Amino acid sequence: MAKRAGVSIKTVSRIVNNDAAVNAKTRESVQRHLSSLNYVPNHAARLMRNGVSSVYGLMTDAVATTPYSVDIVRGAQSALVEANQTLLIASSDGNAEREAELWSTFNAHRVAGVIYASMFHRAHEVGHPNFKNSIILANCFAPKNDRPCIIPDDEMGGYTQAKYLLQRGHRRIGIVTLIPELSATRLRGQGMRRAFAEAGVGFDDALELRGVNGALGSEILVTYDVTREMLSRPNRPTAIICGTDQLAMQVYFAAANLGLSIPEHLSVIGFDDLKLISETLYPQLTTVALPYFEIGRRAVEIMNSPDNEAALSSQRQLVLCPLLERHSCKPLE
Amino acid sequence: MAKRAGVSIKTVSRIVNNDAAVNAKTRESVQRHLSSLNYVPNHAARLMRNGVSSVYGLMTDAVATTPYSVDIVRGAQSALVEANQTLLIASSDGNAEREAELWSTFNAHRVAGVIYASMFHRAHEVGHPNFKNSIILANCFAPKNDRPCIIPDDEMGGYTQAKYLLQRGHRRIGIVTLIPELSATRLRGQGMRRAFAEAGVGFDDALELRGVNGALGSEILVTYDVTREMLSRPNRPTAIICGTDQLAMQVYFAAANLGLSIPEHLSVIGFDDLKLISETLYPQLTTVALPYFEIGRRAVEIMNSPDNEAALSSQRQLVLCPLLERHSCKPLE
DNA sequence: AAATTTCTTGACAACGTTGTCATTTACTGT
DNA sequence: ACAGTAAATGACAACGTTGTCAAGAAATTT
Repeated sequence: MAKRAGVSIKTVSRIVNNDAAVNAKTRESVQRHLSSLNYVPNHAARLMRNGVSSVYGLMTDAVATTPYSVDIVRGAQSALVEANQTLLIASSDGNAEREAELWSTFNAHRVAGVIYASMFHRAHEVGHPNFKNSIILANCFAPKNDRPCIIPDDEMGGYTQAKYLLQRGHRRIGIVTLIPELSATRLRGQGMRRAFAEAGVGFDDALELRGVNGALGSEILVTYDVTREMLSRPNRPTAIICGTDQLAMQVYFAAANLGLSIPEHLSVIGFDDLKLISETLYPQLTTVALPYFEIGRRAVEIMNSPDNEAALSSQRQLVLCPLLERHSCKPLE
Repeated sequence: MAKRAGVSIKTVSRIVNNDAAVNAKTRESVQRHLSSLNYVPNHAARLMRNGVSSVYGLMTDAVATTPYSVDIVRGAQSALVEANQTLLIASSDGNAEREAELWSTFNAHRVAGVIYASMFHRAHEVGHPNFKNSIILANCFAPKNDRPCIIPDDEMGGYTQAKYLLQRGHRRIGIVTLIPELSATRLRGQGMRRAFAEAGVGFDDALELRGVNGALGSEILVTYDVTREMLSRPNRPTAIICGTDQLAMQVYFAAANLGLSIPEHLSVIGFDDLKLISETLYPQLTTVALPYFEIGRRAVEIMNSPDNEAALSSQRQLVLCPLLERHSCKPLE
């Protein structure tokens, strides 16, 4: 031990912690020994002594089958770094039994709090008796509304998509949706209808189609076929709103197959801003982003806020979905 | 404490650990108390007592700017679950100073080992005096070859791409590469040339083009233009090998723009198997996968193997890149 | 019934920290 | 030079575990 430096353990402790008054000469000498021994304080011992952990747990229902939740993690990390804290992560893979185990694991580590990040926006019941208000839901919400949560403002997102096209003169607008079981699908639909109503444009149900079939978790993309059909109709839409950038990608191919070029003959707007897609499509995709990074970041900020004061005051925080304007939309002349 | 069950602390400990002989009646009684109190053993105390941690650290140079490394994490998790271990993760964001901090952090937590996962295949010097052979490199290797590492077999991957097309009769094969600074680019190029040589087909340098420009980290995609030019030549290639699925995506658009359909007029093979792209492209993309999941999994397995015996025996482990056959290639008739 | 053996249980220490309190050492003013 | 105060340091306990060793209780042997 560095106690070979000729001082007591306690003095070393003081120096490590920049504590109070320690003689300058002693401090310097000990510090030299410390770094020559590569001393790093033991977090476990500190946790035992103080009961204060600098580790947060992040539980997902599935780590990145899709790249979605990754940005939640990144956002959380970015806030964590500033506070010199760390993340313990684990995935339940959507398995309830495993999820219960994870709560125990996190408890065993006496984490300072837990972020439960869902792969998609939905209601989800979480909890463990040993965690009280130190749980924050990210991208999902508690059925009984008894936990703080941070979710994307999907209604506004749908509104943003529709309004963007309506403002640019489009009137016949096709919509290719995700499966209806998702909260996102319902909320965005509401938002779009609101935008249509505001603009005084009638909503044509015949132009709203499902781009995805099958049950949740085993969806199959049918966007190509569905869109191709829609674009072959006598009075085809001049623009298409997509439930996610993946659908937009298939719309690109359906359009290409019909000899329609984007954005000259057809405007396309996506959702999610999956960079891999939105920035690689040609032309690059105008889309509404899911603010996952921000969601992750806020989750940590709320946890770190003194006594979760903010957490309790605002049970449900909506984060706006910003529009990213690229090159796939064009005003209708 | 559960010691209210009328027994000593030690007896409780024995029961928690399924230890030796404890009277059946006592055991049952204590267990009841335990679960009614939601008792979970304190990992920090155990670590202190035994010096054995069940936590591994995973450090990345950047958590998922691209979705790449995510699968390394997933692979690691999948192996970790079986051993009831956990992952502490952190990203250096490519910042050396921050990376040094992270080593200290991991050290403070006395993690059992560290996986250093790189975003792309390259040489990287890592280390910290307090970690000896408990570091494993994933997707990168030590310049002095003094650490165990697990990397994709890029040479073989390039070979696989080329051979797949050559076997199907293609002779004029275009190649769209990543930036040459990457190990992957060089190795895959070697593999391709090996396949050409084996097949007795001459290699035409005029058909090898860079699909990406700019410095590492701030690349810009020029695949669309480059491919369009190549496909407009009098004797255009009948197939194109891509450095990554993103490039393949742009090839799709360039082809569509020229009225060439895939795979009838042009075969395309990708690399990486970015599911978001490979499964969403229309038609779906035949590609060679980067085995990130497997890499992450093996890293943990090696760490967990008794005394890292395997780790030391095989300093450098290559993992094969499997071919995923989908619908973007067609034999040349 | 006494002597053994086997089960079952508990007391204690130690892991590395840091808060509390006590002690030693160094300064201050006279 | 001396009391008196301030500065610097240390002794000790406790956090929750579990390995070691010892002791008490029950079962077995003679």
